[in-house]
Amino acid sequence: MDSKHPAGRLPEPPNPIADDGDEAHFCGTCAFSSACIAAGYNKPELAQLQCLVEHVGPFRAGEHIFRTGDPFRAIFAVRSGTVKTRMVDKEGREQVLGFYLPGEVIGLNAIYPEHFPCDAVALDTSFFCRFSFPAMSALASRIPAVQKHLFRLLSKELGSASLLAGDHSADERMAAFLMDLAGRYAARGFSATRFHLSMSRGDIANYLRLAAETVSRVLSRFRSQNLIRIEGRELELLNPDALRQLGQALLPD
Amino acid sequence: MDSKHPAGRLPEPPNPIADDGDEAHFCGTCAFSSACIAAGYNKPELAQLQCLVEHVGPFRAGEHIFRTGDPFRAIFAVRSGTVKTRMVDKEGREQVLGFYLPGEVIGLNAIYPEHFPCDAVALDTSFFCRFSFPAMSALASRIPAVQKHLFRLLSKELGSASLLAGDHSADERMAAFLMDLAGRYAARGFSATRFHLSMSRGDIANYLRLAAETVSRVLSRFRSQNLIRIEGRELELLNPDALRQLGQALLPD
DNA sequence: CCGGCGGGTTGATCCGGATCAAGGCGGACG
DNA sequence: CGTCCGCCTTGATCCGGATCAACCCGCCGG
Repeated sequence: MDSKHPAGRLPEPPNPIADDGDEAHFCGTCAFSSACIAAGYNKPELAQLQCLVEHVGPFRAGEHIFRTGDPFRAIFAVRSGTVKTRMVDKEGREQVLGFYLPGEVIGLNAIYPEHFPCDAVALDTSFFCRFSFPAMSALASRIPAVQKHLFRLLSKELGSASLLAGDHSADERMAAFLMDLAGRYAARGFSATRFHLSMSRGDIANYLRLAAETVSRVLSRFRSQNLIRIEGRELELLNPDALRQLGQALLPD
Repeated sequence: MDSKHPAGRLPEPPNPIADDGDEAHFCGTCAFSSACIAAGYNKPELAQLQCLVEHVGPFRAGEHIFRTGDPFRAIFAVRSGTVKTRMVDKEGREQVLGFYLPGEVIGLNAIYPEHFPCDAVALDTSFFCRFSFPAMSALASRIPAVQKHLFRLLSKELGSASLLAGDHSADERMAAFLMDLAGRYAARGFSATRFHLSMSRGDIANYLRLAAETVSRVLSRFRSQNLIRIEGRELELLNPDALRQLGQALLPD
């Protein structure tokens, strides 16, 4: 009963183009905002960006944005909500590849194989900007700022992939994970010390290559050391410096 | 005493443009060959590709192609030899990020930070094609095939980064590692069943998040099971199917 | 010639985290 | 209402691979 569909209504309205003057609000947290701004809000190029963007959603928790094997046609920027990407091997074992917050982009790893190599599953009710990739490429050829932006997005993701590379203790990985999330929330203007974990302990464990029990134990220990306050999935970082210290081997710089 | 510098001479000749008709031979195994061909050998665009390529080398085993923190100006395609990329944390611990064979490209993860986030170290005497990245970007804007190629390279590397993601046994990781190398050699026209491991057991161990002793033991076991023949760093795969089977959880498809 | 050294192999021991097990909590639904 | 089920927590036990240790080999430099 709200004019701005708050979530939890309208099972998948087509709603291709954004409907409102909320545009600037949405785009402020978007990974493409700088490209859009570089393209110039008042230039005709913006109209072209508008053409290739499609606002999609809502997806409810558990719904797929795309599935392994789907033909690659577009990349998606998270407008709101949270997503995990994962691969499922033929024995049915899941491997979580990453979590994506508002403003971040999923689907880039599908460019080369031309089919999505993983599933993307909403963890929250989520909305997305869908960017047709052929159109995006064509635009990138004409607007260097857009091309540069795409290169940077790809390269950035390469960097973050090597975050989980090393072999490190459960404590180090957990601390690095929390500080990474904190930094990414902060980069989008959210609180860096209080946030909601949209993913289950099991998903965190899988992502960090730990058992769910270990994640639970480490969080309990962090709590007992007054590093964090945690109730269910509500998290507060009480001593970010100590956590950064703990996770430093895994963290940038 | 050979007209085509065989390696091991001329400490770093400037030699900016390829000097010979061997061009096609070199480029046949290069990651950019398809882009070069797409650009058209006879068109004026090729001249532009020539302008932005610089052949560099030789680098001897242990020498750096680039170092962490160096400003990012170019990406490098391996012409011959092998490279490892690695990060060294402030406690001096090394983390090997990957190995690069002839035809593969290093430096893509530096686009976003604009400085190299890792070292690249030659494992063999190696030669490279150095592509000025600003020039490459400019060319990509004008030639869609080049742009597409860069996108695909970036995306491909994203995919391979998630190879080492999962938590798997030492045997699985080792088998997957060997089959991955085999596939990459095969893709460049080398033998898929007999090749030289340019990296030490320690480097393999570090890359796979194992101890060097474990790598040694697993290889010994594989040998005793007649899966491989190995003498020092010379490797022959005697039963690729069994190895693929072993590593399937980690391998594409 | 020797000694040092990096790399590799193999054996013995240890430990961090996986696994097994039991129980708590809260939400969905008959 | 009670039951079920997914998620989380905590305790007990186990095991794969790390670590420690000893040794070999080839290479380099003196």
